[in-house]
Amino acid sequence: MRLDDFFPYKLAVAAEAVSHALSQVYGKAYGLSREEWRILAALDGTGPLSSVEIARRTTLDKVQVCRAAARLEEKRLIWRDMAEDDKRLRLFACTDDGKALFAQAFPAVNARADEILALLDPAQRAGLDQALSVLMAAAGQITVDAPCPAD
Amino acid sequence: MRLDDFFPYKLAVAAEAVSHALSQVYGKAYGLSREEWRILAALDGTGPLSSVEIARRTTLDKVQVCRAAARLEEKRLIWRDMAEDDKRLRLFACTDDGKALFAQAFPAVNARADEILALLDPAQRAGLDQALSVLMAAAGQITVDAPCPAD
DNA sequence: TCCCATTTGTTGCAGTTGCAACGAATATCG
DNA sequence: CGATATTCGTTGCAACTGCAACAAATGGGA
Repeated sequence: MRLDDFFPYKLAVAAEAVSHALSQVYGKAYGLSREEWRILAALDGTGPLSSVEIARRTTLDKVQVCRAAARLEEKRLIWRDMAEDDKRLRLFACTDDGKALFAQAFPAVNARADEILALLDPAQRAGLDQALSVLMAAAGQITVDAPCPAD
Repeated sequence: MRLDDFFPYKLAVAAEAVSHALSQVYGKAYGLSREEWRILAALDGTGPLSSVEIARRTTLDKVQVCRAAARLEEKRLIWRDMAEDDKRLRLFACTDDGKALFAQAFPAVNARADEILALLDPAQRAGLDQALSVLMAAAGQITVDAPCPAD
């Protein structure tokens, strides 16, 4: 089959390309993995968040959050602490170093993103954004109910 | 920052969701990995292809092609053989089993994809497809020239 | 011809990932 | 109160990944 015309393939390739382009910025220039980058972004401008809340906002697995957060803590970019009222929970927040790094990295990443978006004319951009919103909103539904014909 | 409104994040999440939904079909129901699925798709309806050609058509790394193809060969879904004229090259093609499996799996995967696309109205669908074509076409450019501000 | 650079496919290795299992803390219900 | 179930974070383990090194085959120039 013509893989190039298959919608899911196009979506995957486009996403990989964009993701790779951005990771070259926050990765090579700032030493962050994709998970670390997402956690810093999620923590930006908020108070301390619990692990579950971060997982929800970043669509990362709890294991991914745990491991990426451990690395971020080693680098002194975030701190973690037990919640007073529920000692199962751990609260996360950026350190000053973390805030500073993100404040520096975000404009660079954003600029790269804008550069890519500039490939599309405004109408395409708006349409893409709208369509992605629909797909993202349905992501939960999409991933859960998977009818497997041969199961 | 509001990660939900960040275009690259939306693209990544949407792509992951769709990819995951489809992999549940070809994965859980047919035991194929993403790479194996792509290779079978690339080989569908063509004559034998070389490793480089498959890598190009599937945007997979040569290592990924090599390993996924080794697994496919173990399962007797494809065969590999040296090219007569250039003994560095290996040619790949589906076995009858491979063709049969793909002929069965593809409609199921396609149906799942259509189900997801049905979430969008026709105009959105067309817009999305067009925008993805642009991004995919630029994928090479996008991934290569990555200006790293702090390099 | 011979030597060396290039291409292709494969493998080793170290780092990462997903999944399941686990302990600790909390919730629920009798 | 007490027993059981659930939630949360972490860890072990096996599988996978990317990168670099490698051998084999080819091409190209002296």
